[in-house]
Amino acid sequence: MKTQNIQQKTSNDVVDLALDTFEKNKQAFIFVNTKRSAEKCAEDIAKKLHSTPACEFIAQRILKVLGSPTKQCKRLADCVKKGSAFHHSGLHNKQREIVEEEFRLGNIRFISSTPTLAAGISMPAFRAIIRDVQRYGKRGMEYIPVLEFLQMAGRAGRPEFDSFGEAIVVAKSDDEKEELEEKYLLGEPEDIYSKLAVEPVLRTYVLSLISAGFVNDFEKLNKFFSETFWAHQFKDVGELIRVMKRMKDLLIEWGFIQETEQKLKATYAGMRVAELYIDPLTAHEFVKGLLRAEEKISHLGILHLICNSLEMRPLLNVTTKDFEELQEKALQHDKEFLSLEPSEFEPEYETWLKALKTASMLNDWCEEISEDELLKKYNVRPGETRAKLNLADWLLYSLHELAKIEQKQNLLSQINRARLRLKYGIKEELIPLLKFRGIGRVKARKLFSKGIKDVADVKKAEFELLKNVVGEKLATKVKSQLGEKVVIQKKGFSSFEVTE
DNA sequence: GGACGGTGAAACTTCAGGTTGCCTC
DNA sequence: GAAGTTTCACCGTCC
Repeated sequence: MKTQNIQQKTSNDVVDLALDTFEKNKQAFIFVNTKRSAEKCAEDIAKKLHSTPACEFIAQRILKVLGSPTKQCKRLADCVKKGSAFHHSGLHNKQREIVEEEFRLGNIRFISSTPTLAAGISMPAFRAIIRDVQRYGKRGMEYIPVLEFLQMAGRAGRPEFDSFGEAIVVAKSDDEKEELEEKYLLGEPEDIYSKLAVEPVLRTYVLSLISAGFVNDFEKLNKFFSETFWAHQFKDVGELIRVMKRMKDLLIEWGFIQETEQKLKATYAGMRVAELYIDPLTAHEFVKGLLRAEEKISHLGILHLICNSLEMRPLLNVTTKDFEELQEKALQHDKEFLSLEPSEFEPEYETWLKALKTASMLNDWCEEISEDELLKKYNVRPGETRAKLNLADWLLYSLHELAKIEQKQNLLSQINRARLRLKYGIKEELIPLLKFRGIGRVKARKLFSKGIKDVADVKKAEFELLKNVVGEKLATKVKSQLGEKVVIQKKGFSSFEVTE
């Protein structure tokens, strides 16, 4: 092993390593264990670098990604100006793309990231600097698996330019240095365990196997699973059969499969659940919620029901500060919840509250709260909001489909409206305006504030007025969607005629 | 004497990531 | 368990 000396210029080892990399005219990834740390680290490095015109331009692009830049956007832009960036799941997709692209082009020299990047595509980093090898887990701080360490280390070195790369782990003491060497440099990677063993996955598989007609009795089901990697690792066939039986019985109890004369068959609901690809338990909870629902259900109630599912996890964390506020909210909206509140002393209570917090966040989004405020209030970053919204959309669709099966016609439109509001992040009052192609949350709000509140108002509105609010092109498009043809004349006068 | 600002230590607070589905006018 | 952030006491300076 070769030894290199890195000049100590600051009190921060990582910054020193970055500066050394910079002097070598190379690029580096820095892996840390939290989003906060990633941002802080990028900032620390940026402080020691100078901005360049190219990077200033990239920073501008980053600021323009969201309608109104959030604190996080500004922070990222400030770092990027100097050629340093951070990268984690909370980043807006577009910003993530920009960061990756500019790193590949060599404009951005450093990316501090959570393990998001570890599994990513090949990028030209000469060094992979691994600052944190521990992460907060169930039992406090835990060492990350060797496999994951190797993933990160493997990011270093680009075959096109470098004949080698450097992976550097930062040890905080001599003792730790030995420990890390032992564990990661000389240690064996862990065995890969089959993920099939997790019950939600198992439930989903069992149902889809039966639904698709691959297996039609318990014996075949067991045979199928005994040939999987899971069974191979598990070895205990007796236990396997017991688990399978439990799954089967649950699915029957929930009404997703039927067993007649030893033959297994999916019910209509079961087939739909399998198609939707949601956890049968989630589907079961949805059905229970739907049956509990009265004539009218509240927006928050719907959101809470979907947030209380396994698919939505990880949910937002309930902090000590939130606790009382959430309890109060639970009390206020007591009648609205479709998944019943567990007793405070049960372990599910915390999850239930987390779901309430997540639902509140989504609800605020539908109340047109800005992303910056969501960050302040819930500590949820734009990228995470998007991820949750996607999930919520899928789950609401599933809920809608289940409501159809359960013949809850009266709830269908409420669920649909919730879905629409969530998708666009709008209050109820804007829904009519979204019927128009090209009109989203921003333009709809603009129209609304000018007194144009629904299709009829748009019909009545003068073209000039529409033009002033949403621009000529869009105004033309909107009018034409109403069957009105707009003839724009060169001199700036426009008229429109109706073609029914 | 009081307003203001800088500094550092102590007290809190919070903690990674990402795949699934449909078509609907 | 530890990094990062907030809070707060303390001190010096200026008016």
